[in-house]
Amino acid sequence: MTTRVSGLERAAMDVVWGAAAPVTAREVADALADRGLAYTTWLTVLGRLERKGLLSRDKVGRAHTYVPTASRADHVAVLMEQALGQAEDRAAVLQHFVRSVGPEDADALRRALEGR
Amino acid sequence: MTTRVSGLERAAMDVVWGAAAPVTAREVADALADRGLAYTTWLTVLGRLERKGLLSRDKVGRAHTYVPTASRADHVAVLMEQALGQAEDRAAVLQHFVRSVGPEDADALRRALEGR
DNA sequence: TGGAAGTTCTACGTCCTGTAGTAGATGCTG
DNA sequence: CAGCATCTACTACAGGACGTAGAACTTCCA
Repeated sequence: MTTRVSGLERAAMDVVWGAAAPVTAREVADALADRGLAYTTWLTVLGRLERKGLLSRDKVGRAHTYVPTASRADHVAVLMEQALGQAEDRAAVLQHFVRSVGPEDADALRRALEGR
Repeated sequence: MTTRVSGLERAAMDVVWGAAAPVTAREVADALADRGLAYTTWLTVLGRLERKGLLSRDKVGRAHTYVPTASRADHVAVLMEQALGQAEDRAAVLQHFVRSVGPEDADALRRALEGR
């Protein structure tokens, strides 16, 4: 189940992930107003994200508020695992991966590994 | 440039990656004969993979031979980096990632990190 | 009770993917 | 050299995802 997230969808997710509290469609549309898209476009996008299981929503009065079902860090980590899962030789992939990331990422990996 | 690789395309790439020497379309079609697809279907798939830059080919007599432009390990590592690149907080993602992989992967990561 | 704001449903063009046929090029074989 | 077996190039088409949005229906609030 490799849930695909398209460009507009990612933009919307970024707004939702970036917000502290549940977000309304209006807020998403406003946050991305520079794209010049119609409000209903964002409604469609949010609806598709809900169908894909990346968002869940609650009715609050007339409107809905959207909440991500997973944190962005979680989501991206899952994407990474999915990529890794395509390989036969996982160790080789990890070798390449580690070699390609910057020193800050390498440190982050070390710290993460220390915590077992 | 997030080059997408579809299902059939991945199957073909697996054959190419799994072969020691350059592969012909015929060989790919034969290797995946269980799918019951026409030879020309694989030709199309290989052509698309070439356009996407995942394969390069050489004319050998009447036929062509295909070679991957990157190893599978490299390819998958790039996919992982691309996923990681979507995050704001890379360290958080790596934390989640490390926590989610198995002990063998963790060891592989440690070894890879030792090599600087 | 009449908006203003929100929602649902439907729509449509485009691109990607799965799948393959047809026709043209080319090399082997007798 | 003529044919046949192969191989490639070009074209096609249906279905699904995506970008984009309008029309119509619902529901609060003043």
